[in-house]
Amino acid sequence: MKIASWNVNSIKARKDHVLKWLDDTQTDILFMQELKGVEDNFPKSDFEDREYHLTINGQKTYNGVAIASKYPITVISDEILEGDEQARFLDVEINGIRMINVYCPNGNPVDSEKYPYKLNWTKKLIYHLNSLFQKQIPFLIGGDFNIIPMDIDCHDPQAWKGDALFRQESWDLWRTMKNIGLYDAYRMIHPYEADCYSFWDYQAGAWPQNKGIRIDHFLLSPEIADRLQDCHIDRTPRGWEKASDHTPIIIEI
DNA sequence: ATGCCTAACCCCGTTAGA
Repeated sequence: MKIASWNVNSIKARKDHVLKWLDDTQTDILFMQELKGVEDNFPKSDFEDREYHLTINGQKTYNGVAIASKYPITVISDEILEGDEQARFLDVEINGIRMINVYCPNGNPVDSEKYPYKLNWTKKLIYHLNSLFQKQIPFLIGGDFNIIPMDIDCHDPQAWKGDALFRQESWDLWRTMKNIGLYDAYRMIHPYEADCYSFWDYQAGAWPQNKGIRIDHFLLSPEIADRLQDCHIDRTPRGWEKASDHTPIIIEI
């Protein structure tokens, strides 16, 4: 089973890319982030024509997450912060596995209210993951975490120092999340590889110079980690005309 | 130097992204 996560940066603008990529790769389940639109504007019929089930948590203009799945989806929840106005979370069950799709807050600028929102949001997420772990529920979580875990996940650690994605509190959150007992799928397969990124800025020739960061991740509970066969980042769609600034990460279990 | 790009919304310049 191939499961992928892709911050599409507007499903309206990226519809053709997403459908072509699904056709090319025969991905079974796709987590999408940054739909930038409400459910009514999601191109449902294009996915349904390809026999995908859909669960959409949309919002006007900003955020928005969705799951397309070849298998039926049972929705458990669509919010992690009670009363959150931002559509960033989906907790579902597919094929007997709990699957969580997240678009974690960016948090910049760090002297604005956006930064405490990021920390609080991600802490709530950690409580939830910890609760699933304690109940021994096999699960995986994928998405745009907006955290650069280590220096090797960043083209220029010095340039990113202090950014909301690359500072002590964010590293603490990442470490706490992993210390629940979860496994970074990418690092299970590629433990030491550097220069492997999932995001490249549109500006300043970041993509052609491979000046990227790794911020899109899958974390696996031990039961799912045992079943991991592969994890890779597919850079192909980042090179397409009018690309998203993110590219998909894929796990096979 | 929060900048050199992209997308949404519509006050077609401002906000947000990372």
